Amino acid sequence: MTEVEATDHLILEAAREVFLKKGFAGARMEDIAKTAGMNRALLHYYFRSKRELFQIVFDKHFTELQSGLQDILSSEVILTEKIQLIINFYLDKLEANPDLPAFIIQELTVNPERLFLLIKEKQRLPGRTRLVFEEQVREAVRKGRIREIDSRHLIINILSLVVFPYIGRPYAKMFLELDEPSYNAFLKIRRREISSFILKSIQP
Amino acid sequence: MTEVEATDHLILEAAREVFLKKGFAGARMEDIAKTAGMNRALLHYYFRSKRELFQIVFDKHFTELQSGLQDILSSEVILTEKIQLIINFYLDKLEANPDLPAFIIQELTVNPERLFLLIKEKQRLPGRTRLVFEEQVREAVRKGRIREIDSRHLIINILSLVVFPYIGRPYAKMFLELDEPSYNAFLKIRRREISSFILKSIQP
DNA sequence: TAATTATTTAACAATTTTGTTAAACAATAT
DNA sequence: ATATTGTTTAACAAAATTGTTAAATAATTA
Repeated sequence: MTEVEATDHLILEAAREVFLKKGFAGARMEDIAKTAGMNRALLHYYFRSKRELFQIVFDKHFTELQSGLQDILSSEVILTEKIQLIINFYLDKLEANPDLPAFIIQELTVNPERLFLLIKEKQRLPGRTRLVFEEQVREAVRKGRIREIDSRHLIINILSLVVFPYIGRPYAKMFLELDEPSYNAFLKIRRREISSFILKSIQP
Repeated sequence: MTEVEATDHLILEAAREVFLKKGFAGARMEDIAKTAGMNRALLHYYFRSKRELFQIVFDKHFTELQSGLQDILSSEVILTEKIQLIINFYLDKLEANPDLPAFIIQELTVNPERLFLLIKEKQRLPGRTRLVFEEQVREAVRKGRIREIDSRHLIINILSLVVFPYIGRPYAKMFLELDEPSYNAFLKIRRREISSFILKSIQP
C-alpha cells in the first residue's frame, strides 16, 4: 500500500466512523479530519467534497450488505440452513459495525432516490434472487415441511429480528435497563434465540 | 382554542412533520415556517430556538409511546391478549406516524443522554412495569402454556417485528420491489401475520 | 543531494443557517 | 375607535460550516 493509498484509506475509515455516528447532515469535516489525525485542508486534497466522501462510504457498505444477502438468497442450500446463513451473515456484519443499519436507513429516508441509482448501477435487481427464495419457500410449504407462510413476510421477519436490536439499541438498552457490556452480552445470547424463534414460528 | 394556541399548535405540527422527515440536524427553520404557512420571524416569536421546538416535539412523541407501552405491560390481562394489545397499540401509532421510529432512534443515537433526563423527569422507570410482564411470562412458562423463553427476548422480538418494517421502509420497499401503496397494503396484511408469527413461536 | 510529493499552517472567501430587530400592517378585543 | 395583540417584511448580525489557497515544512523518491 503506497502512502497515498494509506492516507486514502485512513480518511475513508475516519469518514465511516463519523458518518455512521452522526449521519450526513450531522457529520463535520473537522471531526473527520481530526479522527483521521489530520486537518481539513488535506481532506479536501484527497476528496473533493463531503458529499463525495459520504457517497463512497455509503455505497461501499450498502453494496456489501446487499450483495451478501443476495448471494445467500440465491445459493443452493436447504431452507432452514439458508435462514441460518442469513442470520449469521447479518449478525457478523452488525457486530463489527453496530451503527451501520441506522446509518443506511437514515440516508435512505432522507434520500430515497439514491437506492434506484445504486441498484441500476450494480445491474443486479433484487427480484431475481428473491424469486429463487420465494420458490424455495413455496416448495417447503407444499411438501409440508413448514407452515403456510408468505416468503416476503418471512424474510422481513428475519431482518426485523436481526436488525432492530442494533437500530434500536439506545431504546432497547434503556428499556431493559442494561449498560453497554450487558446489552452486548444480551445480543450475543440472542443469536441462538433468533434462530429458534424463527424456526419455531415456521414449523408445520 | 385561542389564536395564540392555534398558532402554537400549527407550528408544532409543522415542526413535527419536518423533524420527523429530516431529523434535527437536517431540518431547517425555514422549512418549518413554510410548512406552517408563515415566516421565520414568527416562529421565533413563539419559540425561542430550534432546539426548544425539537425537544417539545420529541418529548411529546416519546413519552406517548413509552407510557402507552408501560400501561399495557402492567395491565391485568392474559399474556396472549397482552401481546395482541402491544402489537395493535404500536401499529396504530405507526400507521398514523410512519416516520416516528426513525426519528426517535436517530435522536437517541446522536443524543443518548436525553433518555435518562426524560425518564427521570417522568419519574417512571421501565423496570417496575417490565417486571410485571417478566413474572407473567415466567408463570406462563411454569404452567406450560408457552415454551421456555426469556421475557426480554420476547418483548424485543415483538418490537422488532412491529417497528422494523417502518424504520426500514425504504430498504424493504426496494427489496420487495413494491411501490408506496403496495407496501402499505403489505403492512396492513402484516398485522395478522405478526400476531400469528409471535404466538406460533411461543407455543409449548 | 535534488526533486518530487505529502502534509501542515493559517488565513480567507463563500455559503448556509440561526436568531434578532424595527417598522409597518392586520386582526381582535375593550 | 382605540388599544392590544398577532403577523409580515426586510434587513441584518452572528455563528457554523464548507471549501480554497499560498506558503512553509516534512517526508520520500530518484
